[in-house]
Amino acid sequence: MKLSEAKAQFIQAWGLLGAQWGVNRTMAQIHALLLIAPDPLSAEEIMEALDISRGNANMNVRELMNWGIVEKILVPGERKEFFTAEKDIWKVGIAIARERKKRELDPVLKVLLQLNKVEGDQKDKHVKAFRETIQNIQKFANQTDAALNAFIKSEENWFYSTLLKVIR
Amino acid sequence: MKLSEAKAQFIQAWGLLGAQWGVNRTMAQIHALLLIAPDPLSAEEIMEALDISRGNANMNVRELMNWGIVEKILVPGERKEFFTAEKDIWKVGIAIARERKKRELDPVLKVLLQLNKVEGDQKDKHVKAFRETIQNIQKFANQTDAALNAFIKSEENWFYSTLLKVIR
DNA sequence: TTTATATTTCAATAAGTTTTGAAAGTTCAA
DNA sequence: TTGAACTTTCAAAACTTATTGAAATATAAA
Repeated sequence: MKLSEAKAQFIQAWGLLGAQWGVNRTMAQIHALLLIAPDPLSAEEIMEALDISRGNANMNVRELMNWGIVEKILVPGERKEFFTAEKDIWKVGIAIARERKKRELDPVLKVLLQLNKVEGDQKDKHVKAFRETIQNIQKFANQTDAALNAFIKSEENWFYSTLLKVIR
Repeated sequence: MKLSEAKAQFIQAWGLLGAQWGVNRTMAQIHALLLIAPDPLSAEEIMEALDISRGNANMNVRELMNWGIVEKILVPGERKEFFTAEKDIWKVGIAIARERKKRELDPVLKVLLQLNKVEGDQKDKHVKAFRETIQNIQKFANQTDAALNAFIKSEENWFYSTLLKVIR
């Protein structure tokens, strides 16, 4: 397989995976492109490689920077801005987990906390079922949250290698 | 807060969360509705509660059954079919993890395996960067895969409680 | 059988999301 | 300052995905 073909396949696969997880396809593709680029790329190069408009490129690169997995590089003597992706996949995973937790999970946990206040005749099976479900989800979420925080805090591989030993 | 209000809020929050993770919003809402229902619900009741069409209800209930987190209940003496959701959130999490892995991660891993075959002059930095990225992702994915398989295989809380001890 | 009730399918349509591209804004060398 | 090079914004258009609802199909009691 030729490099150009392999690159295209990788970008395609990464874009599809992103889309299934609620990430804009183009954003995932730009990320893929930067992941396999040996050097930082300019907006022009990204537009060219993926055949997308300037506005689209700009918007998605910015979002990738918000996620903390792409950064802007200023090359001395160049007017243009260049972009590069974090290459350590472990760090990428941590950044994504951290962002999604903050943006998506935390708000739901906040709502669940509120919902404990539901007025309740404990004899009513509807009230009982509701409370139980909310409390179960909260318990599960808090456990997952603790694991995720540990995962994030580690920032190192020790956690993972220890985990692998434990689960065997 | 009244029960009806709390229910509505929960269904809304669960639907939003689902949507952000690439799950059809209605599917997540039906799941939420069934989670807090003390007894199985009929298609009619689901349509009524969420104000959706028969076709929509049917399609999304079926998908929830495919995911293994909702099941059909036949009540003796009733023509109608009723539906109920798995209430143990731990089991729900396992079912979702298993399905997503199978449907989304595994195909990408297969592609990555292919991409190792890229023709390569190791001195070319483009080839080198590509290979390294692919191999890093594969390594990360395989580790995550192992952890997920352990998680799935456990079907019990021992894994989680052990994990919590390890990371402290 | 026949009839009444329930479920499934799917083409048309609605709703939601992403992308474009041109205009406005910014920056910097001359 | 000015103007060229570059970046950002955003309304309109293209595209994608979800939903409806009526027709087709299935099922069970009479």
